[in-house]
Amino acid sequence: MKKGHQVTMKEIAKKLGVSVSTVSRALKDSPELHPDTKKRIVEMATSMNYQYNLLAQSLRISKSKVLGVIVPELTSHFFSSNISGIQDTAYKRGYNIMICQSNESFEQEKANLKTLVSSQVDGLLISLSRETKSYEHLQELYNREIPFIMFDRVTEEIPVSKVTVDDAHGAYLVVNHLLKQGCRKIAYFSGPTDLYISKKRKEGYLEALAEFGIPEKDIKVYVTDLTTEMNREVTLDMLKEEDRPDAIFAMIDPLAVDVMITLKEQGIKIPEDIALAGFTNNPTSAVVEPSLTTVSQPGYEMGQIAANHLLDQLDEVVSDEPQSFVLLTTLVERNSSKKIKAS
Amino acid sequence: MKKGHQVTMKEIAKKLGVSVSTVSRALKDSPELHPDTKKRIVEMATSMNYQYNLLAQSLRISKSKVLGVIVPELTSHFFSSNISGIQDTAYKRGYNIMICQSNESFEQEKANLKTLVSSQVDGLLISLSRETKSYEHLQELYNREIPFIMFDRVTEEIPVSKVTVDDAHGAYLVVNHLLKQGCRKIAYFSGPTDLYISKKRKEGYLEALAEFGIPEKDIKVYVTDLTTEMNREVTLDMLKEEDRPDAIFAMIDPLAVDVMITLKEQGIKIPEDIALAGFTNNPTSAVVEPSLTTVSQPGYEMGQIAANHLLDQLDEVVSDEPQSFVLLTTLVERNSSKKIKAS
DNA sequence: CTGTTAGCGCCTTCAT
DNA sequence: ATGAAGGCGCTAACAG
Repeated sequence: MKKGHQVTMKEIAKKLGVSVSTVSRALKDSPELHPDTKKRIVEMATSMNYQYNLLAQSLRISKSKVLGVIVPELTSHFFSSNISGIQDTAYKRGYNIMICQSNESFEQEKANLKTLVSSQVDGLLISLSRETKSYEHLQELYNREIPFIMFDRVTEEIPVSKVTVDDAHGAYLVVNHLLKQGCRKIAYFSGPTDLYISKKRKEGYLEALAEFGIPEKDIKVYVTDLTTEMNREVTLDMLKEEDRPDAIFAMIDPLAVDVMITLKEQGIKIPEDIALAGFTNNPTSAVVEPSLTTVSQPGYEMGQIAANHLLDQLDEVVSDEPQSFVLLTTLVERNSSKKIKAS
Repeated sequence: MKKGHQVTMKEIAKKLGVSVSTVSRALKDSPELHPDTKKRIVEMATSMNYQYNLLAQSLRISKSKVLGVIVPELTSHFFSSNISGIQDTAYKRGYNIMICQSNESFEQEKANLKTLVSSQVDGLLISLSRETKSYEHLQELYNREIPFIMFDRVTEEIPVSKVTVDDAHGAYLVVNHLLKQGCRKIAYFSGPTDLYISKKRKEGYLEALAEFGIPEKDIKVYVTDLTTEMNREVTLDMLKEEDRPDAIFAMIDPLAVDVMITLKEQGIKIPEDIALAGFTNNPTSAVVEPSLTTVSQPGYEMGQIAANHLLDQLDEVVSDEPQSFVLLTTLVERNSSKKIKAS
């Protein structure tokens, strides 16, 4: 299919017997030209259905007014909220966004980066894949002075601005809540240990336990690769132990839901036998039975803040000095952790 | 923040004392040039960290290798699955995607269209906003011969290719299932009546009822604007009626979930008192209590098919003749509709 | 095999 | 107040 011909300034100029520069000036409402010519040109442009060619302008001014976004996956509610915030913000500030998903693959993340850079995006917003453990590609981006910032899945190895939630504090909040409910043997179900959020949430978990003087032997960490199969397996393994936990803090909601399904299937009562809590506050968490206690992360706001900050850097209304934005999380108490009835 | 300087072919050419065209040829592995020069150029390019400028190429060849995507919202699981399918497909075929969300606003949809066209996308994939009831903007796109296709939220007014699910049949399947469960007064909870899917799903609903010879008086349609407030209100209204339905078919899962919550809160047992079914098969549907019977739509595949078809049109491996792809939906039987126990 | 030329659509001096 | 010229980075036709 061939695209229909797009009207250019040249054609308008020819039709009107003026020069291209005059058309250009008229269309960007330059003051230094006769109101009549301006009017004629604008009218002609409208009648010819003239559409500005952003590509040509981009090449001319070496600015594309496009932001590149790389996320591990598009279908996760959290990331799509981020993107939504980024898109709305970019749109308001006159930018478009180009999106890629790494599908949690390191190789694809690198490839995505390459095509976005080739496409001359003015800046990038990146959330790392699970597989990403080396950072040369980001270092190169940094060396080439292409503005970018990271959000949610970040690394501390590269000195750029970052937007994250206070993972450690969120985890602290929820574990503290479980402790207050009377739980004393709280297991932490972690994702891959080299993940930033796995570590950070563990810190909060440990901090809360320490505050309550929980002995070392009651600190239990289970690790899963976050696939449904392994989540299930790990839960069953945990159930086999003689000294069973009385509560589980799952690193992310989907994991918590898998755990919940497995526990229910095994006849374990939640929260009576084992209390359960997650992290993220996915829409699903509110409607499972029992409803899931979790930590709410402001995904949309994260996207807004990340995009606004990057655009501020591009507009130089803010220094290039890397900043760290740590957003507040809030505890969402629901039924999966209610050990204490109306006391 | 100013972007670091990007190396151009010109610079490579100067360093090596060759012409820009030679560099261009070497970099695209043209056969008609000396292997040695080619090697020298490629090596120099690598060492200088040369990165192709897609923007310049786009301007030159009048093809951007970018697809524009407009969806009503990014955070819905169904649309993000679509986008995921589109993105993966586009990526495989060497295209990038630029995404906009209309936020269900007609005005924003038109604005999105404009900026994407300005950005010289090679084609567009569009899913209409709820507010979109006139189609001049699409007609104009069509007149200007800019290739585009529509998916999910489509209109029949414009003769372009469309990718949808068999809404009517999916609705038929689920209502037929409810009838087989013994329900005889099945209400249809519809979204705004001018929505394409509202109509199509109603067709299937009516067809199933007709097949079972359900009398006119037991055909009940309730309309909501799909906000949680109104979903709740409509449910309560329905409960007030003396001749209460024994089953509800909700047009989309989120509506079904709102209905479920309201029913449970009013002490209505599901499915014993009222059976319930939705449409979409959101991840949430599997984990609500009772689990929700629904119709599964292949969102990711829709995206793939839509993108592949559009790209086929662009590549002219397929005619411009509008085609209609209607994907199969499948009934997902779960507990919210199980009137008949193990019979 | 390689260089020259022209131009994609637009903007910005520099003239006039 | 308007036009001409040059160039953003790259490619393609035409010479040699």
